[in-house]
Amino acid sequence: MELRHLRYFVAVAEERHFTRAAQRLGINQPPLSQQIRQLETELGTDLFRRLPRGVALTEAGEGLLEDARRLLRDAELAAERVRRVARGEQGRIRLGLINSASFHPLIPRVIREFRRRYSNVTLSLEERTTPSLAAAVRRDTVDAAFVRPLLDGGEDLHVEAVLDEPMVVALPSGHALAARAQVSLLALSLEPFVLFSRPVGAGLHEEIIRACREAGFSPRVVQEASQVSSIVNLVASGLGVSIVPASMQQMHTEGVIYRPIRRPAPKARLQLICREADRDAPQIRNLLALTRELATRA
Amino acid sequence: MELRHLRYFVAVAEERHFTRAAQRLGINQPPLSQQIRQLETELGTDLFRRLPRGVALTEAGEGLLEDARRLLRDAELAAERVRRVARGEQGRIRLGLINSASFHPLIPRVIREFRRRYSNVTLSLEERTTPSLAAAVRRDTVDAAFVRPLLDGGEDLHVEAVLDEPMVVALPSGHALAARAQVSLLALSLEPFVLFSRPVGAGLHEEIIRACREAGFSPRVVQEASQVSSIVNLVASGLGVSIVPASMQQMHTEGVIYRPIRRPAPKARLQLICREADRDAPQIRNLLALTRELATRA
DNA sequence: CCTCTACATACGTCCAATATATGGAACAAG
DNA sequence: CTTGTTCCATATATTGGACGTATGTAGAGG
Repeated sequence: MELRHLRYFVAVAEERHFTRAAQRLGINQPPLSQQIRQLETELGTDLFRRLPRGVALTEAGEGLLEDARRLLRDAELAAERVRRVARGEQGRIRLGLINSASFHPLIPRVIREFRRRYSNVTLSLEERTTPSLAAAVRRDTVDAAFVRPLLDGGEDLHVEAVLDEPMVVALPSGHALAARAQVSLLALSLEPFVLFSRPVGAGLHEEIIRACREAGFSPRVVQEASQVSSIVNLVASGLGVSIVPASMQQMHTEGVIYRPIRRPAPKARLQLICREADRDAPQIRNLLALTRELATRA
Repeated sequence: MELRHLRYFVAVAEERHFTRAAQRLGINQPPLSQQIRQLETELGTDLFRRLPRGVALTEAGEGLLEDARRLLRDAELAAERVRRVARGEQGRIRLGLINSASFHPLIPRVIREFRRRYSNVTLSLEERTTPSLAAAVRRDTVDAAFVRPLLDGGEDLHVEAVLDEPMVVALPSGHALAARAQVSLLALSLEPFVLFSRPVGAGLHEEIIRACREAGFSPRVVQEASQVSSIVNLVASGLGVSIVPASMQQMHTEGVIYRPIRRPAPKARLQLICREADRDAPQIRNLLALTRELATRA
């Protein structure tokens, strides 16, 4: 049984006339008769009583008519649903983000605007570390993620630059350097550092180390953490200093003072990653476009 | 879109592998790829992400998988429903009967037994006159009916003899003939008669007139009625005598006495009619068989 | 780098859906 | 009763499309 049989059956049932039904279907009468016969054979019973003038439904036919109409409608609905998902009007997107991304106003703005524009798309959020998110995207547990630059190449991933903000120094509030309007990296050379571990911080960690090296020293790391918010809190407790994205100043943690870094300041790059294969998936496309739009506007 | 596409799609989605799915479907891999591509083209989106090892569902594909499974199951159920109706296990039958049929024990017995044996078949009853039932059967408002012999030929109808019972005389209880154990028709020649009108009584009316003619007189009809029960009541009220099927004695109406008619007594024939075209319809076949079975057993 | 795996593509084949032509049954009209 | 008309079935031809075979191609793994 194919949907064709049901389409033909419904036409004949509605017209109660093979020839007219065939015209309506855009085929000739004999093939229509054949297809109906075929359906009747498969179902093991006549669906029509052939009368001198047209046909009438048998009891079995009458029962099938309702079912056939419903099936055809359901098939059409299923196709329409797929098309809506394809157009990005419906569906779901699993978005990952690192903890520090939440602090830059762009990211909440992107999320809010996506929810507003594509209200029939379920947007779920997952906060994790950069390498964990990269792995999740690769294994198809997360569709896209805002992350720091990856340490590995990320060949199978599409990587889109989103933000490139300066980093600042985070100092315990009583610190001597807090008196200055600007801090040079070299001034921090003897300070104890609180930083991301290398795998967790990924490109951000590397950028800090690189900048320090360029300034002429290697930072002495006394404590590692896996979330910026933890780092800021550790700085507040006086454990050491840190270098964090400028947007972290939003956090307003008591006991922490931020100071700009004298040029060249290290940059905190934020990227949006997704599977290369999914780059053209509607939800991904929409998210990429929206992010670009809001990023350039800001 | 055809059900074939959905069947193929579900196979690939479940195997996550074209070649294995093709084996399961009993076809080769290239045509399967083709059919899936065709479906994807029609729906305007990819349903699978082609990976180095097998495939994965896209979001659109994931949505379609549920719908496709449901559609295929529904189609199978619809086919099964038709087959059940065809086997007479399910469905409906609209049975007509004339008033007098209810008084012969066979008819209620047939109805009761049909309901018991085919409990998933909805049996509806409609009590009307013989010509009205014949018309109803012809216009497909009623599927089968217990009636008296038709006046017209009934070529388009299947007519099955069910019962052939003797008729008896119905007399007002005070009537002189009530004293006799048996009444000859000729003894009624001067009596006022209460009878069916010719169209309503159909063959029954004709049989009575024929029998009287044979006995040598034409009955004087003073009142007509369209139901036997009315006739019996009219006899009870003293309006005249009548000739009714023997089973009417069941009615036990006060003021009416029944007496056998001396041979040759007129016969009340009861028939079961249905559309000739429907003769092989399962419900009709079952009803015919059951009626024959109970009629011969009695 | 080569091989293996797995899906895509190219092309030929064959079946089945369709078109054309004809038959046959049931009415209606004459 | 005959004739014409209507309408579905049957017969035969045609064609499109589903399928099979052979080959290409891209990625993963040794």
